[in-house]
Amino acid sequence: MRWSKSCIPTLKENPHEAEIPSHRLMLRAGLVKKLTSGIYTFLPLGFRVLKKIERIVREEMDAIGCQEVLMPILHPTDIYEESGRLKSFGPELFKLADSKKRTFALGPTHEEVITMVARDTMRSYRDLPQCMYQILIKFRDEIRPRYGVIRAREFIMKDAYSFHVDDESLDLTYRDMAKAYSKIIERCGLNYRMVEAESGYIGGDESHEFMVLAGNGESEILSCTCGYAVNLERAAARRPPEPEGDGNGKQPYREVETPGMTTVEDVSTFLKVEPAALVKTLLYRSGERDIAVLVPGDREVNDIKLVRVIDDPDIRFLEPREIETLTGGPVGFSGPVGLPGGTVIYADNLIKTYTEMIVGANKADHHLAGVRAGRDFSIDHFEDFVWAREGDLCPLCDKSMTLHSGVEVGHIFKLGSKYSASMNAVFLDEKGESRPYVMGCYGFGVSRMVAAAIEQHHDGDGIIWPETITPFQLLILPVNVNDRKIFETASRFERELEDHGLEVLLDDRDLSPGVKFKDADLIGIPLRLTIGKKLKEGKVELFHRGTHHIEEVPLDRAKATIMERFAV
RNA sequence: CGGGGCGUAGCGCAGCCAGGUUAGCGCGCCUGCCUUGGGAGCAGGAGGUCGCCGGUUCAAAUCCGGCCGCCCCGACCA
Repeated sequence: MRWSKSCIPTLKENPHEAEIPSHRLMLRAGLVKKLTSGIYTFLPLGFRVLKKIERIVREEMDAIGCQEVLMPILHPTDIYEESGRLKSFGPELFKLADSKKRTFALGPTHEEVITMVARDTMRSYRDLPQCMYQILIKFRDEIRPRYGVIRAREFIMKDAYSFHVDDESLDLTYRDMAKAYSKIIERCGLNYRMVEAESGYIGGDESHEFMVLAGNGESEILSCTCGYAVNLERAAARRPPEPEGDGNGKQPYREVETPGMTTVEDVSTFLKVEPAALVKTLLYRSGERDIAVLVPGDREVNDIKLVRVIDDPDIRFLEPREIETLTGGPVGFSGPVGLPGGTVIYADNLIKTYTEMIVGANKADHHLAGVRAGRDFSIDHFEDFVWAREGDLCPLCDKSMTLHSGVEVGHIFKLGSKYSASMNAVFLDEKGESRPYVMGCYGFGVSRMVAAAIEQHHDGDGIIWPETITPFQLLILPVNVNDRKIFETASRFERELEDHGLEVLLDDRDLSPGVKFKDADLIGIPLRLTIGKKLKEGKVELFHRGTHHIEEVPLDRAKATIMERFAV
């Protein structure tokens, strides 16, 4: 392929709209072009990468016996009513109407569609298990499109669905799928973690995400050297037991004046103690119940955990007025001591390590020090409520975990019977009894993967493609196309290497060398054959984009050297 | 949806506060010459509904009102 004939619109300057490296580089290297917010065209170079990733995905799906299908993009909204997801998707569902005013959605994912297929075609346990996948454009009216194709409103996803007679069968496919995902990402040359995850609106019992590690990922994960990793959203906050307070329990708690000090920071500074010595009392209302949640002063409540523990998606903070009514004191001075009966007191597991704590006095400008749970008030339930952080302990091996940022490229779910039950998708088992399928679903962000790869593999000059997904394997750069000898040599390499099946891009543009070198670095083809002044000495150069290493190679050895590199 | 910012040539921006001929600059683009190992030089040139609609005014990129779009920060996710 010749550069002069290709549409590779490189940009010298950084586009205003791009924040993170992958987005910037995708625009600058001419991989994509934005149509409107969150909607992109993949230009030739970007599309080549996309196709390579798709191919790897297909190969790994096929390898585990998953069958490729193609489902509709346009979905009647009725099917979301049937599954009960019309509400949970909410505004993220792109909706439209046909000329008869029937409403449709642009498919955000295909659980409903595939379940409808299954329930009509897989009637017997003998038909199961089945696993199907597709690679298709998905639509989600993202609240906030961001980071180019990483969070787009229209994106390419591989989604797979499996149907089983029981959990054991699902487990097998789930495990196969996890392995396939690992292979896909490894084959794409990326460093990643498989992490325990929240299942979000897809729902289900168990799920794992595949995170490509990158400085600017939009997800945070905690990982341990033992191999365990978990999404920060879900990570349990665990610390080594370091009891707070040193009293012997004989001293009653005492009231201390804390004039105007409503924050943990104020109080800890004023009393000259660590924030962790304080315990925050957060007051919520769930249905008819008042709930107090006690957490260490240096921690924040994780709402996802809160909703799960209390089992109420509508749980809310008490209003300041309600706090005064309940506790008798103003906001900022709440504590667990002396709360009215009927208030359920929950505490984070970390509170178990406290022998003494400083808490609000439920009275303006006062706190209580030396308070002991059990003696001065009682805790009804201990649960995991707070955000974990770096240094918290691994639940498997107790070592401290480290924080990474990552791009979520895959997410696999054990759905159980969530969809099959609500959509009456059943099969007959050996005993002739009707049972809903046990299902799994498995998403992989193909277009996002392009960005994830760049996010992980770039430097100040541009992209550095992993060899398996690079748009071209070799860039031939004749320094001066007007020098007949140089250009003929370049053309000969192009012809001969292409004949050997190599994907070659020849920069035949009549531009100053500097421009071509800069563009070459930018688009990031891992190997560059430079043909220039050394040709007089019978030499050409192989430039390795990743290492900046330059190899001088005699002309007659060059082809063999290049071919060796791509030998299987 | 809440908060902040921005819309002027393909890209990056100035001009707007203090209204006044033909709306500028850099990059890119086209033609010619020249140059050819890290974003060269000279000369000439093309390219604009100044986001849209309305208002004020003798006169609007500039002032006022409305709308639209885009970006960033927060609540959601492959």
